[in-house]
Amino acid sequence: MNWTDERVEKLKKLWSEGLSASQIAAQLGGVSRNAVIGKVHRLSLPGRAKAGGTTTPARPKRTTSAPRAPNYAARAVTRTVARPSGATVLKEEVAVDLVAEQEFELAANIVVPMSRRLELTQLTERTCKWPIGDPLKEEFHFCGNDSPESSPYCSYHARLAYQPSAERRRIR
DNA sequence: CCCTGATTCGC
DNA sequence: GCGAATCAGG
Repeated sequence: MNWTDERVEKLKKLWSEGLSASQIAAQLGGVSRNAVIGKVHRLSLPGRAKAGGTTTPARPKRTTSAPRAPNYAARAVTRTVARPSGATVLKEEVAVDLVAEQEFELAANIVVPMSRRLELTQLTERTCKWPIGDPLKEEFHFCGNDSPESSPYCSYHARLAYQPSAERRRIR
């Protein structure tokens, strides 16, 4: 892809609007963020204030954040006694399951994660792609929280998306 | 590790 | 002129 007048104009526009090089590259298509940055330099466009890593272009402050659930799991540590025998192995496994259940229920009942309010162009392989709001409206965005193992959703929205079975009833 | 922009340098 | 590789910072 080469730099047609159109593409250069779009680059100038988006850059002046404060979009990051990678965002611009994504929107132009066919070029890397390096290409965008290189072009910006060649055009002698004004760089981003403050050298090195700057950025964080206009953060809308942070909206109300949900209170964090206490981390009970951290306290429910090992309390195993002497265990040169094989029976204790079984006990440990049970304990782990209980902890897992606690975490699960805490998450299921309380946690409503705040979204990072990402735009489409900001999504990557490991950001939650759960849409929020009306796509036709301006405030539409994506969750954007970390999604484990390249899942399309964060752990919270993955549960909403792939409702297993028993949980279904409780939510309804 | 994710991201950002800046710079270099072979093409 | 172009942009991948590299550097440097958050």
